[in-house]
Amino acid sequence: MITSRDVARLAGVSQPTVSRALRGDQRVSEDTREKVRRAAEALSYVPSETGRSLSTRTTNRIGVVVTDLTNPFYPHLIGPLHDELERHGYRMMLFTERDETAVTSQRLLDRSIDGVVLATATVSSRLPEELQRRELPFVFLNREGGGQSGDAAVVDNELGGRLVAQELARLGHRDIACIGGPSETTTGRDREMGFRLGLSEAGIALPETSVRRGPFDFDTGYRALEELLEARPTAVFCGNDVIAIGAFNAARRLGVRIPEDLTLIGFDDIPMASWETFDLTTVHYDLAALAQTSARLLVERIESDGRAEARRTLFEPSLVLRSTHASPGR
Amino acid sequence: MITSRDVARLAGVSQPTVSRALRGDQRVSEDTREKVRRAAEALSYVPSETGRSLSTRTTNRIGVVVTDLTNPFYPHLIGPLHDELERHGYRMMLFTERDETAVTSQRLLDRSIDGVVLATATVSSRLPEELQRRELPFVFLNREGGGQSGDAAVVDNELGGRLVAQELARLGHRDIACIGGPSETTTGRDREMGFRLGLSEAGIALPETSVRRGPFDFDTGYRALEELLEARPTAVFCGNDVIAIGAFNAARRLGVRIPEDLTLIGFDDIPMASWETFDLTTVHYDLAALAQTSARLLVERIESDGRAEARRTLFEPSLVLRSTHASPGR
DNA sequence: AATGTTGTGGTAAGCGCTTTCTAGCTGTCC
DNA sequence: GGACAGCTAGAAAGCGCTTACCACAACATT
Repeated sequence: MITSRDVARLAGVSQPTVSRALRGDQRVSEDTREKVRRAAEALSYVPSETGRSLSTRTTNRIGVVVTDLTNPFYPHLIGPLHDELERHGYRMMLFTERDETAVTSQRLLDRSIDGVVLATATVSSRLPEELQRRELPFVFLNREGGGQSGDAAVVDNELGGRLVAQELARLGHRDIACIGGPSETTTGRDREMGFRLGLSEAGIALPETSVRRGPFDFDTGYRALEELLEARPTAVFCGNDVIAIGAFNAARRLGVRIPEDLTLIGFDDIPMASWETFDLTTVHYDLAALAQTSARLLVERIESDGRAEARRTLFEPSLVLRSTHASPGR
Repeated sequence: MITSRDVARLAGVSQPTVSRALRGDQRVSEDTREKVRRAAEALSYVPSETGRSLSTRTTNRIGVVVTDLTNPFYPHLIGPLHDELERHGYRMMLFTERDETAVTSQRLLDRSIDGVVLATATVSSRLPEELQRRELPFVFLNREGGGQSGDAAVVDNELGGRLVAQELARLGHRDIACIGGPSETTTGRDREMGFRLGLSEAGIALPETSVRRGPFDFDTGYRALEELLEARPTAVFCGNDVIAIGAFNAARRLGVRIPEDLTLIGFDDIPMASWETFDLTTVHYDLAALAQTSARLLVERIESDGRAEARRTLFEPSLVLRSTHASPGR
């Protein structure tokens, strides 16, 4: 392995000078800098990130914690996130939280990353607390943690839920069901909360028997819909698009026509929602910008040692009316 | 920051003893080991991965190179890959190759990872070559590289393509089109190649005008289908499911009924393919096992210094007949 | 002419681990 | 009872960088 020492020898300078020259330190003359550059080039020297990290106590790596990587929702979060982090000079490490705090937190706390994006926090997770205690910068993306407050980039979930409720009321629906996300996530809670508020403002009840909850995945929607149909709702609000698409498919299987027999509304407006096959009415917000913002918040937090206030960027949702909604009763 | 030195002080032992005790070195007595463990616990000490890395010249990190993270195909590769790597004690770093060799390879070669999974190699990529030169272990996942041979976990793409051709021939199709993947990927090439071979064995021509190619994404299928329909094919083979689903949606938009007016066949059998909305006839293979195998191959390569032969694990594809195929002419 | 000043680059130390080498202490064996 | 093996754990070195500090030359300043 080629080290800066080898480059130094070839260039006829000391090892620290190599380090300085290659990082453009002003205190090396243009001459030696060029000499060093050429030597480095000749040996195709690549500085060891580990050496640098140990010395600077910084890794230029960001951990991203998610639950289920195969969920079609995450790529749209992870993609822009990765790119934005890269733009700021950080690399991305992926972690899944499935294994819960124990192992994960060890791996997050071993100083191999400079900060963490929590895209998956449950309300009860101890992770934010732990990170705070260790002074490892973190940001909530999309969801927020329990008690801990911290930087966060989130959409106004409650408003989103309320928008859906209002639209359903406007359309004349009265028998309404809901397939919510996990109640231990703020995303799940807030969307349902807003939805409930909106409904009750319109004088519509949402009995607990018309509500199902589960992970934000296809199966949740797919399974819940059949059960909910027994109560003959005319509309179902789903905690996110992936759940909605699960429900959509269940409807297809059961011969329930959408939107004639059933109005179906999602949340997130992932690209898939606008595919002709679904053309899903849903709550839109700028997902990519959300991810990018979280990256920016985190990077700024990392690079400003001054313990600044926690910042919370709230994205505004809007309803996208496509073709899975209609007025009830043929 | 708490270091092993702090733990040593508290436990009343030397710093190296802490290192030894916590890693279960046989040469520390049960007594001191326990003492150290307790001290470490009390300080909630987490060993610095960077320190360890610098000393051992190993990072327990694997780089995974993909192109487009938001492609619905990748999660099904990355998910199992992540888990299998974790099972072997490795963590995953994500890289996108978009930025081409220059930057990426620097970041891969700075010794911050122990090996690379290439899930995205194009035939012309210089990356494999570069990795080989640097003796950085790598494995091809799903695709293979150009000249370079190396460990690889791939599906028998040619056979898959051939299976589709045979089925189309059996169904009686004669006017056939193809929306292939990028011609600079082995996946794209081999699937098309097998398809062509299969067709020509059945005496069916596939004129170049009936072929479109592009990235393995939704848009490729969505856009290509309309163009191809001018030649009035009765069947279209798509380079992968994501393309097929793009084509499916274009068909929906254009009022083309599937399978009555058009047979559509994909490749990969990603979970989405079996959703009721698509119920896509496609080529199946064990995607998760493919990813897991690549992880295993890579880990074994890393951990066996003995320059073993390159190993290539070939997965067998099979045709899954669902409901997007039929015989031509109503 | 003595003192600063500036520009340049070398020396040494240190980041937090692992590992080699060595030393002390038992207990054992002839 | 002295040498030797077997345990256990400390001292020291080293992994590849960065950085504080210092040395030295060349030049400007008073």
